[in-house]
Amino acid sequence: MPGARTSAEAAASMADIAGEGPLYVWDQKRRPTINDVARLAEVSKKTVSRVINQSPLVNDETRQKIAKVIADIGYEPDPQARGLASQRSFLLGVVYDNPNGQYIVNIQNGILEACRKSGFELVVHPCARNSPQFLKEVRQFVERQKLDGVILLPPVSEDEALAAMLTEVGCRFVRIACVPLDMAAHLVVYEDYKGAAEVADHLVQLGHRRIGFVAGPAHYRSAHERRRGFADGLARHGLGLTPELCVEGAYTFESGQACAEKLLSLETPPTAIFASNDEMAAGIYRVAFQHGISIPGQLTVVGFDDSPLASRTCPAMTTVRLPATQMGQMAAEKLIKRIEQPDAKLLETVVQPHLVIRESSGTIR
Amino acid sequence: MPGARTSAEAAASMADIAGEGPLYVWDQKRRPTINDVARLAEVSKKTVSRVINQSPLVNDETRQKIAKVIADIGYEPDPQARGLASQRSFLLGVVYDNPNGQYIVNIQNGILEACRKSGFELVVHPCARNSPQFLKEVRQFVERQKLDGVILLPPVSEDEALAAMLTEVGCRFVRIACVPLDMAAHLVVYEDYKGAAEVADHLVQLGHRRIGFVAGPAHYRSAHERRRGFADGLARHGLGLTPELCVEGAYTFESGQACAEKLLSLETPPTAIFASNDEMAAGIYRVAFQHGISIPGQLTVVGFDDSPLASRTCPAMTTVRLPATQMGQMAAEKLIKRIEQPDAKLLETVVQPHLVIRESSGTIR
DNA sequence: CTGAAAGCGCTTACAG
DNA sequence: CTGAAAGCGCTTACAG
Repeated sequence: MPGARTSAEAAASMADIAGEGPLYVWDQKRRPTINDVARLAEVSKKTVSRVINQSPLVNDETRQKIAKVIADIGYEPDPQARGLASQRSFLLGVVYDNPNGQYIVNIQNGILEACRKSGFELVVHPCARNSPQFLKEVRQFVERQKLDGVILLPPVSEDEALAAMLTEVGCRFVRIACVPLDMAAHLVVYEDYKGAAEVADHLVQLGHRRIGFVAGPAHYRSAHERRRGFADGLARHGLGLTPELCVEGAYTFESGQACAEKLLSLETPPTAIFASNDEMAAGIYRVAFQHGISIPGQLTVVGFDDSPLASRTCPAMTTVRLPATQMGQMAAEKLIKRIEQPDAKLLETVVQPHLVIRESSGTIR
Repeated sequence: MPGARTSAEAAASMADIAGEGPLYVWDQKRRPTINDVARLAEVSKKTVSRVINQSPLVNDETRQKIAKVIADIGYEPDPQARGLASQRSFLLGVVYDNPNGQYIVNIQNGILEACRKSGFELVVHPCARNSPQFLKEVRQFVERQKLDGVILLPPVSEDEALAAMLTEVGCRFVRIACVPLDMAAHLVVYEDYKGAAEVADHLVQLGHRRIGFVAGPAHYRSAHERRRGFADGLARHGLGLTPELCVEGAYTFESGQACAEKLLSLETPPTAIFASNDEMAAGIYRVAFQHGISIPGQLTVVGFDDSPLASRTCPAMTTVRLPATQMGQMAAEKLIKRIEQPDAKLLETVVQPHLVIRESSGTIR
C-alpha cells in the first residue's frame, strides 16, 4: 500500500515556531508509528525500539532526541504489534470463582491500580472449577491471549492442577491465598489464621466461655485456617472448641441460618458465635431476629471479611477485615515485577487482617 | 529465522491409523499457525483465512477439508496477528464508575456470557468522571488497545462528552441507561420509571398515605427517573409527593441515615419511606434501629436495586430488582452484533424491573 | 552504540 | 472460487 505511506509522509511535516523548537504538524487520522518517530528523529526504528524498551545501549543524546519526538507527536507503541513480534501481550488476567462481588471488584481495583503504572491492561475471567472443561478452558484463555501473567484469587488459587497447568504452558502467575501453597515469589498470603485468633482473644476478653463456631466448607483452605486460628486462639486462654458448638456451613447466607438454628436450639446455647464469613454471620442475625434473640444483649456475633454487609447490619457487625484492594495491588505488582525482571529475587508478601469491633460484641458480666 | 521453520516442518508429520483417517502428530511446543493449516490442507493461507472469517466465497469441499485440518490439529487463529492485520483486537471494554461491587460483577458476568459465545475477551476499566484527565484517559485506553467496542455502565453511561469522544475516535459502544439517551442501536434501557411507579402502587395498596421519599443525587438520571416514576405512580391514586416528605440523598448509606433522621424527626413522620436505592434504605434501617422504631410495624421501608444487602437485612427489605446480569449480556450481544454485522438493524432493548416484596412492607389498618 | 534484514501470524487489495 | 504479493507495527538475531 505505497499510497498510504506517501500520504502519511506528506502529512507529517515539521515547522519552526520562533524560539520554541520544532513543532510537528501531524495527520490526525492516523496514529504515529515507530517509523514516523524514526524518520523525524533521523535514526533507525531499531534505535527507537531500544528507547521504548529502555535498553541501556543508547547514547544519551540520541535517547533524548528520540524521547522528544515521541513526546511531541504523542507516539504510543502499539501493544499488538509489540506483542506479535515478541510473543507477549501486555495483558494480565485475573481468574476467579469467588461469588462475592465486592471482594472481586476490590481486588480488581487494586490490580488495576498497579496496571495503570505499568501499561498493562486487565482481562477478567471467572471460571467454574467443577466443570470438566475447567483446565482446558483456562488454558485456552491464557494461550489464545498470550497473557503475560495471571492472578489467581481464592479459592481457585488453591487448585494445584491449575497451577501445574500454568507452569506447563509457561504462563507466570501469582496466587492470593491464605496459606503458603507455593514459592514465595508466586504468592500473596493473607493470614486468616491470625485474624481468627484475634477473634478468639476478643470473645474471651468479653467474658464469653460458651462459644459457638460456624466453620466454612471443609475443602476451602480459608475454612481450615480460620478454624485452626480460632481453636489455637481459644487454647491460649485455656479454652477449646466444644464439638457440640461447632457446625459446618458453606459460606452462604442460607447455610449460616441452618447452622444458627442448630446452635441456638441447644439446651444451653452459646453466648457468642463466630461465623467464618460475614454471609453466614448475617444468616445468624436472621435467625436471632426471627427468634427474638437480641444481638448483642443475648448473643454476640462475629463475622469474617468485613464485606459491605457487615457495616450495614443492625447492629453493625464485628468482623475481620481483609485488605482486598491492597492484596490485589500487591499481587499485580509482584506479577509485573516477575514479568519485567525475571531474575529479581522476590520475597514473601504477607498481608495482615485485623479485627473491626462494632456493635455485635457484647460482654458477659 | 529459517531454522525455526525447518524444525517446525520436520515436526509436523502425518500418519495413518488404519481406517481412522489422517492423524497429525504435532510439535507440542509451538502452536500451529495458518501456514501449517494451509500446508496440510494443500491450499493457500488466504483460503484458510476465508474459512476462519466465514467468507461465503469458498468451495464447500475445500471448506470442509480445511475445517477438518483445523479441528485435527487444534488450530486457533492468533487474535494479535488477526488484529494487527485488520486493525482490531477482539477485545471488548467495560467502562464504569459505579461503586456497587455486586452490580459491576453481575453485569460483568453477563457480558462475559455473551463474549464466551463469540470469542471476545473483556478488559475492565473503572474511571473517575470528575478527573480532568477523564476523557483523555478513556480515549488512550480505547485507542491503545484498539478495542472493538465498549460497554458503558451507569452513571458514566450518561456522559455525553464520553459518547461524543468515542464516536469521534470510531469506537463502537453500547450504553446501559435508564432513559433513551441515544439511538436505539446504542442502548440497553432499564425502566427505573416503571419500577418506582410499582413501588407507589404497592405502598398505596398497603394503606399508606403519608409517604416519605429519599431521592438520589440530582445529577443522576436514575435519581430523576425514580422520582418521576414514584410521583406519577402516586398521582394515579390521587396522591402526590409532599415536599416536606422529600429529601435528597447521595445514594450512600450515610446519606440514607441523614435523610432518615430528617424524616423521622418530623412532627408527623411518614408511615412509609421509599429510598431510591438499597444503600440509603439500609441507612434508614439503621436510624430506625437506633430510635427503636420497628420495621415494618411502625415504618415501612422500600429500597431499589435488590442488592445482596436487601435480602440480608432484618427484616428482609422490599425492593425493586434490576436484572443486572441479563442487562450485561444483552448489552454485549448488541455490541457484538454491531461489530460483526454493521448493517444490521438493531431495535431498542428494554429491560423491566420488578418489585420484590419482602418483610419490610407493613399495612396501615 | 547503531542499523539492515527478516520475521511474528495474520488480512487487505488485487488479479485471475 | 482461489492465490501471490505486500503490508499491519513492532522485535529478534545478527552484523558492524
